[in-house]
Amino acid sequence: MTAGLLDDIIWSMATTLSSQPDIMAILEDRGHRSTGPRRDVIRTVEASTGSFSAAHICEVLPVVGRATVYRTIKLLLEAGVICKLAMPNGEPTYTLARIEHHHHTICVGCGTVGDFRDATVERLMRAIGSDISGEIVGHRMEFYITCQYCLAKPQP
Amino acid sequence: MTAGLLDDIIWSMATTLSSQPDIMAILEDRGHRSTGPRRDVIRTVEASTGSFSAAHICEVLPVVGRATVYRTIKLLLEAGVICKLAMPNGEPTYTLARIEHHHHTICVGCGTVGDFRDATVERLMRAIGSDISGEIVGHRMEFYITCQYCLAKPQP
DNA sequence: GTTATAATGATACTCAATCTCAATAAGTCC
DNA sequence: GGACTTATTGAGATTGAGTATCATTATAAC
Repeated sequence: MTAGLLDDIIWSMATTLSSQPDIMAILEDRGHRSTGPRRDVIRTVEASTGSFSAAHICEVLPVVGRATVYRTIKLLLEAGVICKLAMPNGEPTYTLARIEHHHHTICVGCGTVGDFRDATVERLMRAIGSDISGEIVGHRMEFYITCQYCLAKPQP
Repeated sequence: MTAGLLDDIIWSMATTLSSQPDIMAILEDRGHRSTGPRRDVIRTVEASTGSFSAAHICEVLPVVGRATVYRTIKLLLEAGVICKLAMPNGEPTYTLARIEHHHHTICVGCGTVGDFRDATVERLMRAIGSDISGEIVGHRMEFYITCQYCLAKPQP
């Protein structure tokens, strides 16, 4: 329990920039090589609308080995390029981190993930912090929604 | 993705009462039988300070089969007696749901889980809800902290 | 081109969680 | 209390995600 927990917490805080950064360049800046399989995985991640899972990438890229897919995802997490989401069913799911620190809306109908950032939230987080005994090192907040598209769909 | 996601979301909302309810009675009200192994698991859950995992219960109760432990945990989740936590490392962890709807503080040092409930949080959640396109069906918020006890400990 | 080494991927492996199914125990009816 | 119905149990098999190993290959620097 104790070991590694604090390290793992990076997933709750993205550190990347907005717009369309060259993800491979970010990894190269961190000392990693630009290889074919790695570029394939990154391209697939960029092409994914909303969220994606390791299994999904393996499915789309059967040529790339599972181990490489998992290794690349780990690199992207460490670089803050992607965020790990806490899905209700516990399935490890990721999304591109387009803004520095943010929270997520997860549609329970179609699984689409949205980002949002709200100054009120951050103020509140600080306010609550003073009520909690101990030192806050991170937080996580997610909204489970039914998106407009799913609301419009005829009910089965 | 679509199927079952909404059902699973129950883990983010506890439905039980405060004080010390008879957990076995809750399960019996839901049509389940009061069996020895089930009572053993419940007693262990009640005795756990903070959080617990399925593996921990199996360890404490080697007499009870793994399958039964997992089945009982599922029943307790469905009954809203326990909450599933989103731990940074993804390890499925549970805690007793002592208050109806609440949020958690998770110590990254010792893993102790605390509950808190704050009217400001709930107001804010509603306020943010009006900014989000789509219908909110649930939310989840967790604070990762270093608790007072861990702060006081000498650094290794 | 040569070289040092990071990266790959097939395979084996680990571990949590689920499924199967014969044996057992709970609760009910008499 | 005894018989009966059915939920529950648990040993073991199975699945599936994720990791470790290691010989081979590709990358980047020189």
